[in-house]
Amino acid sequence: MAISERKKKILAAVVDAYIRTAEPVGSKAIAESAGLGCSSATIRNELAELVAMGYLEQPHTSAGRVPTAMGYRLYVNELMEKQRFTIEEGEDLNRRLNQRLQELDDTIGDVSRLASQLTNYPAMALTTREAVTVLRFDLIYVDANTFIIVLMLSDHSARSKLVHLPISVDEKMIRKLATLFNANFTHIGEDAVTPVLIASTERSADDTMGITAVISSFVLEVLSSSSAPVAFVSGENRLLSQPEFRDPDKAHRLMSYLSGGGQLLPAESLPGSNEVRVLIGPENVAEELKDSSVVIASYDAGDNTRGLIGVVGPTRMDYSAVAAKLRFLADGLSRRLGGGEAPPEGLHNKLIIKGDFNDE
Amino acid sequence: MAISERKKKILAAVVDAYIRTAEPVGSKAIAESAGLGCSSATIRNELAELVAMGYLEQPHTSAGRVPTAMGYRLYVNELMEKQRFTIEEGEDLNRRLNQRLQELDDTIGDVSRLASQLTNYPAMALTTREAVTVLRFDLIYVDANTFIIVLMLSDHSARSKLVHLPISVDEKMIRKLATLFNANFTHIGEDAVTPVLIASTERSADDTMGITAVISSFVLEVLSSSSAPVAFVSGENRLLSQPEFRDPDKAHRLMSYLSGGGQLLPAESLPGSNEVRVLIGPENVAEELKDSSVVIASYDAGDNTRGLIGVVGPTRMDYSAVAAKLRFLADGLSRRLGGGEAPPEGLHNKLIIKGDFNDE
DNA sequence: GTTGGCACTCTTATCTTCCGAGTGCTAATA
DNA sequence: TATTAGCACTCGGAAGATAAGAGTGCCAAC
Repeated sequence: MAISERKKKILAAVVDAYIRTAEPVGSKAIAESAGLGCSSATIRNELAELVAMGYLEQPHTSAGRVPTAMGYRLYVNELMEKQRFTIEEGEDLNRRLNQRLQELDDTIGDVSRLASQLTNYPAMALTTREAVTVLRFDLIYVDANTFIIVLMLSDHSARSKLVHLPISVDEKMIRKLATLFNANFTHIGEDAVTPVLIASTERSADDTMGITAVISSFVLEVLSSSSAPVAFVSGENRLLSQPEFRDPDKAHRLMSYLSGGGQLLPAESLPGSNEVRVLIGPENVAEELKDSSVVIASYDAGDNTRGLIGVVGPTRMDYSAVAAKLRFLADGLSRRLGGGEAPPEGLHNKLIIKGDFNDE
Repeated sequence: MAISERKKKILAAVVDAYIRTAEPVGSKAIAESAGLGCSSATIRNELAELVAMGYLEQPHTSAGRVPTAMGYRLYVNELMEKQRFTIEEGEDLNRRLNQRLQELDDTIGDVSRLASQLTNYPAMALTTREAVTVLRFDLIYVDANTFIIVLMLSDHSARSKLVHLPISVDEKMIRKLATLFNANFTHIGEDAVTPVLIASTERSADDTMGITAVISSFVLEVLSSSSAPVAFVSGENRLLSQPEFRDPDKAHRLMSYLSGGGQLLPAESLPGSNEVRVLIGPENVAEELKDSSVVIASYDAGDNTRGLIGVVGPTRMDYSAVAAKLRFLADGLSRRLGGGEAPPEGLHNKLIIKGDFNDE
């Protein structure tokens, strides 16, 4: 059964009103608000049909109507007016966002906080990086007991660590190790850093002091930490301002799920760039999210890193505003973090360079 | 008026029971539980006096008694049995802690999560570092468009950044800049990095490409980020499992305060090493904490860094267990992060070394 | 197809009633 | 003088009763 234009209008009115008030909405209210010139009795007939079709439901006889997940779905797909900010709002948001983005350390913690503040819902951010490799080793000799490991990574970042040794090493040894590591440990993934490789390197270097072990464990640490996706949740407390979470148990359940790092969405439905995905109530796979909704956007954080920002709230969520804000934020982040620095041409071809160190 | 031994026992019994049950405790329950051989009528007389003295109060006539802040204070100071874990508990805790500490990245986020998990209350961790300075600059030349900045800091750590330039520089320039930065920017604090200094360095280096600006802004970033105290709150949701926070508004208020980075304790009352401080209800200065309690321990994170771990809960908090656990955790952290690496002798005298780079 | 009218339903708020835990007091006891 | 048993009293919370109101469904009329 096709859904008539008027039904759509009425459904939209119900959803809008319910999002605003969190109370079941009655025929009279719709007759007054929505600009369709007909009486509440007519609306009632339509409402009854919408219930029969599964878009609405009543908490009990003689209560107003409330949208079902199916109702929200239709609303999100077709009905809601894609919120374009008015010029002033847009400028204001832009200004605020720019200001924040200035200070933003690009840590996902900041991103998630920002999203939460912007939308007033709990937010989760996470980044998934491609596995990185080390492109180049440098070992900087400081003094007989101290040197610095510097790794240049395939994601165009550098990582370093200061190492203090209980015993002395000479510069020769450091130099030799750098050469060996550049030869053996570059362009390989985490799982290629095997005990066998480490042992053989140690032997080649005549390293009896365990320096090889120190360096390779740093390598492992860097490789594994930058490949692991990191998630950060913030603003859980904002849940409590939503009437549907006045029940502390319900709130507690969801908040625990979120802080426990629960996934917001199944891996197969990651939104592409510039896309905002909405999962409504039972559309979520996680049991804990079955009566909440999730809005997710993704952004390009450069260096093969994609970031995800998601927001969780009751199914009665202001989808339009939230989606618009997330898209805005994601765009801003992509602009700021992504396009910025293109990897210089030809870099990859020149990378196998023996590491060296300072010769003061 | 001095407080008799028996009164103390009774008070302790009231607090213990109230901590367990969260319900006002009556004379009968005490007569049965506490091993003092007297009847409930006697207890009633004593209770009445304890109320008069301000250690207890009744929510209303004909209800049991509830400890006042003053009552808790006496309890914490004198009455509660300092919880020493039984051997099994201790070992278990130790094992769990060690396991966690292995994986612990010493980030305060981890510390706070750990504290929260351990105590089942929201926890906040924060570190206050002494201001760091740069001890040594190295600039690693990678290719004409790329170099790596490596800073060795006074807190015995190293920081690095990969810089891509839109235009080419030659190795000479990089070398010159390293020398200049080592001469001008080492051993100085954040506020000594003035625009004047930067401008004069830029002039000395004949740097028309803004490289000086890039390096010095990285220096500023590092100096300011590592001097700023960082706080991290986690486990806010655990509040909701406490019956006193079943009121969502109350819970919301406190949680917002916590996530907003609200201070847990006045700066003047930082606990010393190995000390656990307890602030009960109105003893807190922050309005939002007036009817909650805070337990705080501090640990030595090495490198002139002190860390603080605090836990927030209702005044009806299991002070004994929480204090013991926090002390345990703080000790473990001090051992692991603090004593570990003593700065090598004489390091500070040798530090002014001109930075150099690789000469492949 | 639309509308006004009306009886009906069901929830929510408010008010009563009732029960019992726990007290305070008094008088008896050790 | 300290302790105890006994008892009347208080008060909050639970359970039930009542009233009000919002909203529906349906019917007959337009």
